[in-house]
Amino acid sequence: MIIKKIKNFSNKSDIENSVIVGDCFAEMKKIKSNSFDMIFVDPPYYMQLQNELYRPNNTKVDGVDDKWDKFKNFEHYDDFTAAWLKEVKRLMKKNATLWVIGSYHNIFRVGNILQDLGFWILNDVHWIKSNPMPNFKGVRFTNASETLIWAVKDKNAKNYTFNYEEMKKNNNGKQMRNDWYFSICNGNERLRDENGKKIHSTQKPLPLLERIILASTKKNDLVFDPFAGTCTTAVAAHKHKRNFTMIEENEFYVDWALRRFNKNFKSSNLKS
Amino acid sequence: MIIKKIKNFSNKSDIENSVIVGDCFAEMKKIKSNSFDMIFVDPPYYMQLQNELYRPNNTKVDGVDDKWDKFKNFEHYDDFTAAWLKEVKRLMKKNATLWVIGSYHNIFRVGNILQDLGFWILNDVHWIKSNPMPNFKGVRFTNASETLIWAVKDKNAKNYTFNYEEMKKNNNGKQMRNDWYFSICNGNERLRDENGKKIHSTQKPLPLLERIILASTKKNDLVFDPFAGTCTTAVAAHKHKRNFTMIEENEFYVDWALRRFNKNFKSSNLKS
DNA sequence: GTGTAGTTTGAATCCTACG
DNA sequence: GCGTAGGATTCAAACTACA
Repeated sequence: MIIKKIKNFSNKSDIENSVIVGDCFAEMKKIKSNSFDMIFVDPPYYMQLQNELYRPNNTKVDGVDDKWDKFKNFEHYDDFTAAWLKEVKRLMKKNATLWVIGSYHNIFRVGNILQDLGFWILNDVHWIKSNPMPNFKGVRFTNASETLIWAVKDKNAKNYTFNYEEMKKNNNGKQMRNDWYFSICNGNERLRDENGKKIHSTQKPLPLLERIILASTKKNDLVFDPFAGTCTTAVAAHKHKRNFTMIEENEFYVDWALRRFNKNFKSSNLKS
Repeated sequence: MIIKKIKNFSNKSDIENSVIVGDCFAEMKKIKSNSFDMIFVDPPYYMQLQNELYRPNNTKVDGVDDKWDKFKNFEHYDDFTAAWLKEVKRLMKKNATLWVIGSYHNIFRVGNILQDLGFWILNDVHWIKSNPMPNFKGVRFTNASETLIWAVKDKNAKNYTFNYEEMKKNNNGKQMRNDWYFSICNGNERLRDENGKKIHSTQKPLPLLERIILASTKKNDLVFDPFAGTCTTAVAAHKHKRNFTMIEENEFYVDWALRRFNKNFKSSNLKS
């Protein structure tokens, strides 16, 4: 198994088990249609945080203020969303499935646009967090969830992969429901630099990605993630013997993803 | 307490604790702006059921095939949604809140449009069903949830009602989260005719509406529901000493709602 | 090593009254 | 409308320190 970091991607490159460094739109364009069995997308949520927020003990909440989460308005966010959704649709095999994760800030935009583009929703899935951040001011319900949409390219896509029996086995013999319970990504799993600073502000928990992979792909399938970040999707895919292609613009994230592979899979033969 | 059924509503009628029979758009137009403290909407979901569905034992699933859930396409559904959302916004007091319930079929349309209209989302709330219908074919995750959106008219609306402490008290002393666990409406609560046929195909569980009322209204507030059906919203409001105004087109539903009031509140002085 | 207490922190659209 | 001062507000998990 060779995992490659590709810095100047050409459309002739072998993209299996690769992390492509570059702008997702530019890089996606170079990939040929109908390439992937499953696509997972964790796009910017466009959080629109209004003010700084302090906990009751006066410590400041480290909110998401990354440049990549800034948009001018919904119209710009929608254009961005439609652009990657169209490209992603082109890259899906006929019966491939798409997963998108989001919060109430953006998921209605995403869901609306993907329906407009002809995607057919199979499920909405609720990631219910066991340890969410409380609502410190007591002015709303604790926001303890994120939403995933699982969809096929169009209404007529049949024979998409759903490992029903395996899901059932992992759920005490009862069919798996669309409410999923996982902790937020923290502890040993969370990538941090030597000062304890988070490498990525929104790293997803590995068990979440593992369930997605195990539910909707077969062994040796090729999984794609256009906003790969620190490549949790790739780790989950590799762990379960699926292949992957990742795109990530920020090389800093990619280098940490490679470290992560080195640490998690001693036996991997890493080439970077 | 007098509960009225109003058949020919004029804008001079007293609308407190009334059920107005008529088309929701026509009737809403007659109501003056800034009338309501909280609005709950359970619109048609536009389910787009493709085929008839049978259980493993070959009995037929009684799906939602009511005329009121039929739309030509998403564009028509969106027009319809935007129309009632605009009217509802006009009827909300400055710091009133709006609740909308839906499923993955329609909630992305609703959420998108209400954001476009300037509503500011406070929470998405997941009603997690303890007893959902299983996925008989084993081709998707069990669809065990519906989604509610809770919003204010615009970003600057402050001092909306949120009974934080009461919610906390009802949740073992911890702040209430956005994942809510209720059974589907069944048993004694479910309205059925003498043949056991459901009166309304999508009657909501009373405890769900009670939580909504208790969380987001004060005593004597005026609650509005433009698609009232069998008036679960009114029952919850009345039970907790809130006032209500309902609109429902189908007089059959309204008459059952009145029976329901008679049965649930012996002491009410019903006038129909 | 083990157990306990204390600390830190997480995709957050997080106040209100008054002048 | 705006600016500002006053005052009320948190849960679970994982980690650290220390006995």
